[in-house]
Amino acid sequence: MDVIKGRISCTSSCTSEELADNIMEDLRRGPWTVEEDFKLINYIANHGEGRWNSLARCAGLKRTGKSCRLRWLNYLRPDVRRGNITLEEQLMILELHSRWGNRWSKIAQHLPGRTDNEIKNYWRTRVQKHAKQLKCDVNSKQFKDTMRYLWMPRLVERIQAANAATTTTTVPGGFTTTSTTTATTNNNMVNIPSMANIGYNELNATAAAAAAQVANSDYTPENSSTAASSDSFGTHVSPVSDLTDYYNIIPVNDHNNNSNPNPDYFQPSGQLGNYSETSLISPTAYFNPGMDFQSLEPNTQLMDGGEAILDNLWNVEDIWFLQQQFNNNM
DNA sequence: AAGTAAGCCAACCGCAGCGAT
DNA sequence: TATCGCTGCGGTTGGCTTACT
Repeated sequence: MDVIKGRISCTSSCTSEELADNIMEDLRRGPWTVEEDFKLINYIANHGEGRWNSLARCAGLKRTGKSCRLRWLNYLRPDVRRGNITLEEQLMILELHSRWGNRWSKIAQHLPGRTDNEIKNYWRTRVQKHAKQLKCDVNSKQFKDTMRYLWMPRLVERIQAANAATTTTTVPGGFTTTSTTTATTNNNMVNIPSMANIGYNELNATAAAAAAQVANSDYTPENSSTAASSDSFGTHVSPVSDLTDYYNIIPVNDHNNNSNPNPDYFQPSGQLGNYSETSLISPTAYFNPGMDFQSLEPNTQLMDGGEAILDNLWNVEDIWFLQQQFNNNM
């Protein structure tokens, strides 16, 4: 599908160089074609990235430098990680967002292979959906407490359960040290500390430690340090629960879990999303032969059900109860 | 089967910061 | 110091897919 719009109407933010480009030639917009991807990949393979405006010209792409940069960073870069957000990544996102807010690029730095755009989209579509369900602002203290005292412990439980189900070695040696330092935090809060300062691979240990705390301690929201949280969630946090059995009341959009509604060309099946024209092979696969993104997933088990699990972290009772609490607090 | 709503995500837009001149 | 060009970031949108009625 070739989408060539007319000359871009330049706004005040247009630089003079962009303006000149736009006047001199028609710039392409919209979805990238396979040919464009190849041009960009080949050029970067030979010359490296950077200087995007001149790169776009030299590569023979009728795109803005910005567009090329975005395409490369968000899609074509060989280390871009495709597929659903894992439980560990969800936990990481929740934690880091609670710390930094909408600093997507900063958050993405701690999620190898994930782009800021992907994380941003995840947040807007998944997390904000739940805020909407609760009729509260995603930045409100209530919602943040909900994340910290309800979602995150449940995510941790799921991670621990999944790890236990697969292999004990998925929890690295850091478990013992990390668990002793993090699982016994003051106030028995479920505290996922310093994720920003630990490596991605260490997250399992931290998560497991927190999970161990949830499972073994007398953690309840009542004895947490936040009064609001104890008011809100006092009777509804089940320290040890079978989430699969218990939190499956809410209908879940299955299409979001097991199949990509917008299948892209990285799938081994070779299904095309935007690229119905020519090739069944990922440009990145050409660029990086032998790369199999699915096989790169560290924990496929978590991937497949990850979003469903996140959704299942809520049930009708939770939402109703929280809504009541929020209303009372207003 | 058809129409509508909702979810999802790639791509675009506008702005700010930074370095070079 | 001011200006320009480039880059990167966060917000937003458009279009496709799927679910629902």
